[in-house]
Amino acid sequence: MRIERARGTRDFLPKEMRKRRIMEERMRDIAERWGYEEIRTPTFERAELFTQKSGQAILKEMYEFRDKGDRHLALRPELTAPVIRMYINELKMTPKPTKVYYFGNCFRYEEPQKARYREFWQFGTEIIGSDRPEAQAELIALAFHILKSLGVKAELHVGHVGLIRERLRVLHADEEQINTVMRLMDKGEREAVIESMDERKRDEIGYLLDGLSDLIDSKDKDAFKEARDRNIIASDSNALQELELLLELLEYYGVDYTLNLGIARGLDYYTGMVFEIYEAGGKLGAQNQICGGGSYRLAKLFGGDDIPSTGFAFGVDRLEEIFSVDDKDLERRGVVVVPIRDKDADREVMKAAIEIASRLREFVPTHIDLMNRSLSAQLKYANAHHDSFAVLVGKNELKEAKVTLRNLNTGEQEKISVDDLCDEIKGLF
RNA sequence: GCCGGGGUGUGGUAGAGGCUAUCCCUGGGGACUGUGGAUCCCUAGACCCGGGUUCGAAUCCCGGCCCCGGCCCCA
Repeated sequence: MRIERARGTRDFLPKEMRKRRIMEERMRDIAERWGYEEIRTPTFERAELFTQKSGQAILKEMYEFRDKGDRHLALRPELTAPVIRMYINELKMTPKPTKVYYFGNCFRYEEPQKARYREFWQFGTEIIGSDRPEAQAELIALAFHILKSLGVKAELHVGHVGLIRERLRVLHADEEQINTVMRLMDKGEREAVIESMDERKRDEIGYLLDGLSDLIDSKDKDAFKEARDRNIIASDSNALQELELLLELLEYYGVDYTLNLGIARGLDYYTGMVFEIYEAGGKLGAQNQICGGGSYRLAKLFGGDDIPSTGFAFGVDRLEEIFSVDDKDLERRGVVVVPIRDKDADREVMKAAIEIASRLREFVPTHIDLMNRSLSAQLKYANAHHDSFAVLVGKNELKEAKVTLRNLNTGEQEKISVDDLCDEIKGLF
């Protein structure tokens, strides 16, 4: 009976793995050069970690289960909460800001679609210890830089949940009401937002929402001043000052943005700047969001100090859909050592072949026959494999203490010593 | 959770109630016992699963599984 792959999961064949490896290395490389350090957290955590962050609703889209000790566990649906948990447990005493990055698989029980899987990979970074505009700007610039290195056409939307939260607080809305409003605003449901508020405040919130939507539509920084004049934004708004500084810093970094104050990211824990990046080339259909992030204060929720943080996560699988590399970069050319067996000299030939392969393996992908094949069959294999060179080792070569090096692309071949062989191959790989 | 389109060897396909299921590619071996890519031969390998209708099902019906895409949500 044939066993099917579990729904929403994938097998990665060698060629695809090479592509993913190239992407991964570029992302890692840039994060390292921006001064971030890699960390790794467990694949599963206590389920509360995620319900505390995102609410009970997330249970239905998590792989959660009880272990034999009746612990309530879950495969991680994302990595921000685990990273903050780790920080509180292990990294509290590191100098601030603590800058980390991660690359890991996450699991969500959702309907698979284009570039959406039940097991998927996220690459993300967190700045723990700062949610200041300087941190926000660096983080966004880093995300952009990575996307650029992958050749992704990206569109950045920047918002700030603080603007709206501040205003709602002035209306004496409680946190839960604020969260409800944020979610509805994210969906663009103006009427529902108004209905969710006290009747007494409906006129006020309607005025506020209309003002905010003007602000969103204008996408112009000058609109802030007007909004302030109309009392859409408080005159002493921290959020506004933060946002204005962020936008200025983004210009210094050379990052283009679109103001989008409608972003609430659907998550209650974001407290300040929020951003989303979309793929602009139309290669992803409905699932075109490739990155999301913002400023948040989660640490306190998990029993730590109330430390501000800023982070983002890429959907690596979505990036892979967009990212393209030359096919030739994905081919892994190597050398094949061909023992030419002979009844009289079988063992000597194999010994020599293995020794030569061992030396070549110091610096180049090297094959050696594992199927007791004839000379021509071994060469056929080398060809099918797109290997570049064959090193023929037979009793004729052994007599002269040499090997035959055959260039599989040109068909030229020569007899040379093993030392010369190594030197020549080394120069080519 | 809801909606639409699909599932035939490794991959790509033909097939529309009736012979041993077509073709291309692929794997293994050989023609070729010291020289590959061509050609030829041999060989391996499939109707997603379960039930139903029928003398007879890859084909029609039902359910499930999986894939592709859309809504919602998100990465």
